[in-house]
Amino acid sequence: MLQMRPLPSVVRFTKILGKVAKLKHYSAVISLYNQMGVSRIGHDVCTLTILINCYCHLNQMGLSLSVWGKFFKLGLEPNVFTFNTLINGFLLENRVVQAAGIFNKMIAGGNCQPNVVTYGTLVKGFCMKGNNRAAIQLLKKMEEGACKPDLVVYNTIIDSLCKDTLVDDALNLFSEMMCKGVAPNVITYTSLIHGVCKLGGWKEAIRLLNEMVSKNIYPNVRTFSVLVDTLCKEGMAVEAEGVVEMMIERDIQPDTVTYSSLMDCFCLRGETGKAKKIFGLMLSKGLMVNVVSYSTLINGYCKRKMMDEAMMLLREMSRKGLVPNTVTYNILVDGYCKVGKLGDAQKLFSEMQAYGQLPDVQTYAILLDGLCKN
DNA sequence: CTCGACCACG
Repeated sequence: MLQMRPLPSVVRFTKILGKVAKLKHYSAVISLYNQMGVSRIGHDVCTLTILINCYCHLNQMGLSLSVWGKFFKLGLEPNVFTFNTLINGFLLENRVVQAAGIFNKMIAGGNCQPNVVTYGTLVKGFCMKGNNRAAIQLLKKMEEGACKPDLVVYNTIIDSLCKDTLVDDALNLFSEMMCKGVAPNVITYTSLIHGVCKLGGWKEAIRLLNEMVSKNIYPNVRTFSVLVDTLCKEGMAVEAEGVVEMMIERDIQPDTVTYSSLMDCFCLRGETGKAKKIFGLMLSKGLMVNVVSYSTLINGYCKRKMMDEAMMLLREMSRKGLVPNTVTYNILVDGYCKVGKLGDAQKLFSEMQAYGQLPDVQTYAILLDGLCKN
């Protein structure tokens, strides 16, 4: 497209950026944008909004704001998408004050009023802060006002309540939502199933599964992964494997998350051999193995005090371009502490910082515990 | 052509 003459319009380029962004390849979008030779092709409100959204998802709010500045330099008017994107970006980084600032700018501006996505984003922000009460308060305001909550807003709160094991509240809200004529979808049911499973409500989970299918809403890979994970955490490895087989029979392909749950299951039972086999299966199926998959397996070896194998995996993931994170290092530091190799633990503690992975409160708790017990 | 909701690791 860059070599075509005349050059395709900015809209045609932006359509592609939008598609790539939808696939969550945010860095790719930025590099494509940079290759566009922006001055010749130009950019419009959509292009810049996509770009802001990519920086938001990469936790680069500084760069998001520099794109935001371009609007004014170019005399472009940010629209409701742009405002919503920025608010979401700040909330993702827990910067509530800045998010509120953008929200106020939006209202003050006059030509761009908050919509259901704006309020839904704020609801999510409250939920992320653990403030379900405020989220529900805002929901009530929406129900009474002109901007009625939609399925996404209800799902956000239902999921948050489930995560806080307030499943009864979630089920009540679920009924309320349906009374108001908002129909649930697979996401609603997956959150609820997750919630009841966490409380050991297997019967209730089966009831919800039957109910959703009776409404022609079908469980997907995420729904099944929740079931697999719950069975695993209950130590029911055989049953978990059974669910995975059921998925394959139904032509729902287990993904990286499904298999990582299963790996964790075997790791917790000390069956690292079986876990490693699943890891190999993932690779042979061409599934992405990511930092979490590696960390899960590393955790398995650490728990069995097999530190050499764990370290080999750490080096292997780095060779593949995967960046071990704080959780990965915490697992390993804990492993070394537990086998009494405090020197190695401290070496990793330095290494993680050298690689820009900052220790968190858990890292220090692990090290303190290790030092005290030795 | 642009925004918000569901699954795995310490």
